[in-house]
Amino acid sequence: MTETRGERKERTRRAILDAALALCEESSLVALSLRQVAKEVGIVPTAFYRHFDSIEALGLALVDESFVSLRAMLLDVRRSNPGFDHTIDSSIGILVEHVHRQRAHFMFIARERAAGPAQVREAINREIKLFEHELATDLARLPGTAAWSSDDLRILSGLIVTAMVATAEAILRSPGRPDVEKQIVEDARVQLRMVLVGALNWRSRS
Amino acid sequence: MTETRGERKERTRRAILDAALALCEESSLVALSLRQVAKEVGIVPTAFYRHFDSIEALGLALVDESFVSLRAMLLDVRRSNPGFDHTIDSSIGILVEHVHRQRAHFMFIARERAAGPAQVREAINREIKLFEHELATDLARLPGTAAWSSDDLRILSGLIVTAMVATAEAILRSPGRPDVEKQIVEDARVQLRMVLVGALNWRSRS
DNA sequence: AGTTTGAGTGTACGTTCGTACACCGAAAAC
DNA sequence: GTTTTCGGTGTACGAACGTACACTCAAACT
Repeated sequence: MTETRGERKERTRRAILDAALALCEESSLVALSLRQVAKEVGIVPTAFYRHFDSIEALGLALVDESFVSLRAMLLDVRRSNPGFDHTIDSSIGILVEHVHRQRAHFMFIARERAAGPAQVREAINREIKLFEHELATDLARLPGTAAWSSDDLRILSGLIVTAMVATAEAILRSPGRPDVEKQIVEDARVQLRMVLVGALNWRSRS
Repeated sequence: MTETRGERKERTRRAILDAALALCEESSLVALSLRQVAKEVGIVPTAFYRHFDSIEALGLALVDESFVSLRAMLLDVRRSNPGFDHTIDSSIGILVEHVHRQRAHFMFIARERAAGPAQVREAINREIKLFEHELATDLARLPGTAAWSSDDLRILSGLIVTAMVATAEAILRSPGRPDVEKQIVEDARVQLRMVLVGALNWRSRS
C-alpha cells in the first residue's frame, strides 16, 4: 500500500478537474455532461457524486483553482517591478508567460465569465473586481498618483484590467501563430503606454 | 388567403431566430437543442431543417442579425456627432440606449463570442475587428490625429472598442439596478476621457 | 480481530436528444 | 385543371443523458 485513502480520492478529484477543463475547452461548462467527464476519467457516472454535487459545483472549484494562477501572476508582477517605466514591458511579458503556462485556466475563465452557469459567472466577475481593486492599490503606490482620488484610481485600474483581459483573450484566440501573437503583444504595449500618457496628464487639465 | 407561401416561411424563420435568442439567453448556443427551439416555436423537430442546416447555421444568422443592430449604433454615433467634446457623452448615451433596446442581441454576442461554436466565434470576432477598423477611420477625421500613424489609430480604436464592449457587458450584467448602471456609465465616461487625454498628448512625447 | 466507512461498481429507469423516413395538403407553377 | 413544390406532420430508432438503488471490498477506526 503506497497510497492512503485520502490521497487516492484527491487523485481522482484532480483527474475530474483536469478532464472537465479539457472537455469543456471547445464548448462550455453548460454543455458538459457528467457522463462525458466520468468516461474521460475512467470512473462510472455515479462515482462523480462522491466528489461534486453537480457540474456547477465542479465549475466553482475550477474558478477557485484558476484564480490561484491569476494571483500568482499578480505576485510576479509586483515582485519583478523594476521601478522604471519598463514596468509596462515587464508586466505584459509576465501576462503572456502566464497565459501560455495556464492556457486552459485562462480559456476557462474567458469562456465561463460570459457563458457559464449563473453562479460561476458571478464568482468570476467577483474575482475580477477584486483583481481591479488590488491593482488600484498597487497603482496608488506609484509616483504621480498621489493626488488621484480613489475613484479615479479604481476607474483607471478597471480600464487596464479590461485591456489586459482583452489582450489575454486575443492571445488565446491565436494559437500557434507567433507572428499574430507578437502583434497583439506589441499593440497591448502601445495601448498601455497610451493609457499611461493619459494618466500622467490627468488632473492637470481637469 | 392573406399570406403568401414565402411570407409564411419567413414568419416561421423569424420565430425560430427569436426562440433561439430567448432560449440560449441563460446558457449558450452550444447547449441549445434543436428540439427545444422547435417546441418553443410550435413546430415539429424535423421542420427545423426546412430553415437551417444546424444550430450552428442558426447561430451564424443570429450573428449577422445582431451586427445589423450594432452598425445602426455606429451610424447613430456618426450622425449625432456634435463636434464638441460632448462627443464622449453623446456616444456613450447612444451605446447605453442601444444596449437596452437590443439587449438580447448584445447578450448573444457577448456570450457566443467566447463560448459559441467555432464558426460563430470567428464570425463575431471578425465583425468586431471590422468595427475597430471603422472606428479608426472615424477617429482619423477628428482634429488632432492628423499626425498619427495608421497603426496608432488602429491601436487606439482597439482600446476604445475594448472598453466599450466591457461597458456594454457590465450593463448587461446589472439588469434592473439603475444605480449600478449609472455608476458603470459614469466610469465609462471617465475612462474614455482618460484615453482621450492620452490621445491628445500622444506623439508629443514619443 | 472485528466493525465501520466510503470511493467506486453495475444495473436499471424515464427523459431528451438528433435524425431517418413516409406522408400530407395547400400554394405555386404549368 | 392538373401537376409540382415544399413547409410542416407523425412515427420510430438508437444513443446519451441525470440519477436512484443496491452492491463490493479494502482502508481506517475501535
